[in-house]
Amino acid sequence: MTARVAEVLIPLALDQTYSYAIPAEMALAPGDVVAVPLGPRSRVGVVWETRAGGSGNLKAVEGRIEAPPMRPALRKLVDFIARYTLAPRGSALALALRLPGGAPETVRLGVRLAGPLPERMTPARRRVVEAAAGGLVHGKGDLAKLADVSMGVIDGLVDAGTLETLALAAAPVAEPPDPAFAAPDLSQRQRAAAEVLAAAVATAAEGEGGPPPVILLDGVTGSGKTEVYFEAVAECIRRGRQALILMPEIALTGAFLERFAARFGTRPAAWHSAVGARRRERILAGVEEGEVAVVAGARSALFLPFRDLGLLVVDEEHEQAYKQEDGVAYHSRDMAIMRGRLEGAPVILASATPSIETRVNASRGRYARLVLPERFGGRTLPSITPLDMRRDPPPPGRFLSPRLVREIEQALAAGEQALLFLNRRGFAPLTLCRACGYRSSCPNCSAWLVEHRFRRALVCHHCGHTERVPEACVACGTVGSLVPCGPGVERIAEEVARLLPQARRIVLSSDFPGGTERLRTELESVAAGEVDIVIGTQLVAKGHNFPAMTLVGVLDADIGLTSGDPRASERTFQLLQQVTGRAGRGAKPGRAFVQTYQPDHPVIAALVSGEAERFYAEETAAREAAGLPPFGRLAALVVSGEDRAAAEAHGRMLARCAEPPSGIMVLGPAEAPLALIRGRYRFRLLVKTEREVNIQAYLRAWLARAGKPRGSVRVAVDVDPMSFF
DNA sequence: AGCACGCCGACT
DNA sequence: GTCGGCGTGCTC
Repeated sequence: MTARVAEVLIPLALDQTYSYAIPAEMALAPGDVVAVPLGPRSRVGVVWETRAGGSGNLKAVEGRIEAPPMRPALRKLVDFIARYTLAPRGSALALALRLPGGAPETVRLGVRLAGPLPERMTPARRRVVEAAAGGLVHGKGDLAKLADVSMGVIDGLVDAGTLETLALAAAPVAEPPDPAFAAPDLSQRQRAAAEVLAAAVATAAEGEGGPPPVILLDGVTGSGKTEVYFEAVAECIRRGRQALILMPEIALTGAFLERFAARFGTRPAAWHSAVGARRRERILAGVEEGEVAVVAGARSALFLPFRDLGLLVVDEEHEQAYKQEDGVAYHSRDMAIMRGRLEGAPVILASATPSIETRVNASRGRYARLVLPERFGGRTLPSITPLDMRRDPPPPGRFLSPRLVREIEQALAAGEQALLFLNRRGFAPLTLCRACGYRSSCPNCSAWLVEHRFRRALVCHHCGHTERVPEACVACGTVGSLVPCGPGVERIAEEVARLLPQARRIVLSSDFPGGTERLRTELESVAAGEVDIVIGTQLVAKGHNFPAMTLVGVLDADIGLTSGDPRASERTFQLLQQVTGRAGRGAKPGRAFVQTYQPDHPVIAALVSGEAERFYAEETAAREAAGLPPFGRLAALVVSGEDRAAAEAHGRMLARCAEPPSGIMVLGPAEAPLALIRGRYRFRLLVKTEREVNIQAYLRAWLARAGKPRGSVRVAVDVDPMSFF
């Protein structure tokens, strides 16, 4: 008798599969979803492999779950993610398995005219009967709306026997998009790029040409990248395959879905955190069965069980939001590339400001690259003028340079909108005692407390600690001696109110009262021209298109250049490029003014001259010279221990003396982390990496030298270790 | 992820 | 003397 054994992976923090006996009457294959006993209870797992039976004292698989088996490509993706991120395989599985929510099937009810008129007729009832005339089936809610009555009236008529209810077929979750719905109006350059992309999709669909390519679509803001990659999506649909468009959550707006609908006649299936369980379930089923042709989704859409995935697009490839840092730490862009490889699908990375690692991959020929250097429709990029704050300072106590104020006045007079960008929330970043020099700092993390005047509070932006603005200095007790130092967006709003009292202004930052929903409606109202001046943090840098916005003022361009983060320059450059790119996206050309104390800094100089390529080349070279390879670095970081203070001091020391081994940057002497492990500290190991780093091999060697470490090894992708100190 | 075991602080 | 904090380890 040859018993069979199933190796089952369970979506818990377990790296191994567990072996279960397969009952004789049960046929199981890899990918099948099963219930297995684990400890005292039953859990759902996925059969990872089956093999000929071994020893007899294994517990048996309890049963098979009625769910579509997990496809090989998705299982391979799970294995890859686990290996790549050093997460337990079970945790990686959980990413793909927790998608089906198991929401109950709710049936949409319809009603139609079926019986005699009710004995008691009322005006409301009459309207319903009239609206339902003709015997057609109406959705219950639809009919109520049509007759302008409440649902109660409908229910009453059902009870009276005038209407009968019946179940309606669920509306399809996404209509099939029509690749020929609206022929795109493309420039010659755009068309050429679109043809290359479509050809890659076609070649991959035919299974020719080896592994499908990864293509960087590098186009300045307003160059029509979306319209160009839509042509690849169209080709994918024509070939009967499915397409996934990954985007940062914030970019998944109605505006994007409408653009898609304008090209394809219908919206794509949208997958993001705000989509309800019921709808998710249906999208999931549609994706599984191949009926949903195109999904536009945030990073978790990466794990959808596509039947035949023919194209992945990673829009805004450089976005930080693609990084998952808690739980399994992964970068969605990189996992999308791997999924494309596993599915035989090309991957398009679209960005106006590609990340360094993607640029390096492109320049090394690993990725193909298509460049769209100009704005579509003859629009030009905004002119960028530096404002040297040392030469042309604002009056004392103010932050807007005289030139910028004049420019704003002119723009407003012409009926245009202005954006003032300052990447600092609150009123003032520092509160100082004039009497004794005390600086308000956080009791938990020693960061400065930021005054939020609107909330009348001092807030720590690191840990969230909040206290009332004190009347007297907490150190010396002097009353009225505390002065706010430096500007935040609230303070700029105050200055704008004083200088331009007639202008309608709004402050947009992540602590906008009312949360994301209200923020969204406010952004709509800005786009509709109901606001003259937007004063905002990085929140306004991306996403929304404001056609009437012609002027952008960057207030402290130097913020972030000295953060100590190895990516500081790259991030600042991208942010400033995006912000200044907000200007002139409508009919009128845009102007951007950049207030800076360091006009000669490479980031500012490149921004002003528009020489992005040179900046990136220099930045990449500088990073290599400093021993910071484009693909990441490794850092040992002590998070907690019996002597927390000593451990943190050690971590700080490690972070400072950099010493790179091959390909990976170790912050600190290579042996120092081992000392930590051998010592009494509990630790966390943070690995900062992009693609291409074989962390696994590195860590294996590292752990082999270390012996079995006390404490847990945890890997986080591209966590900035500096932010922990 | 749960759940049990185990080792040190403030209480009936 | 115990109750209970959560750190550590185990689940085929």
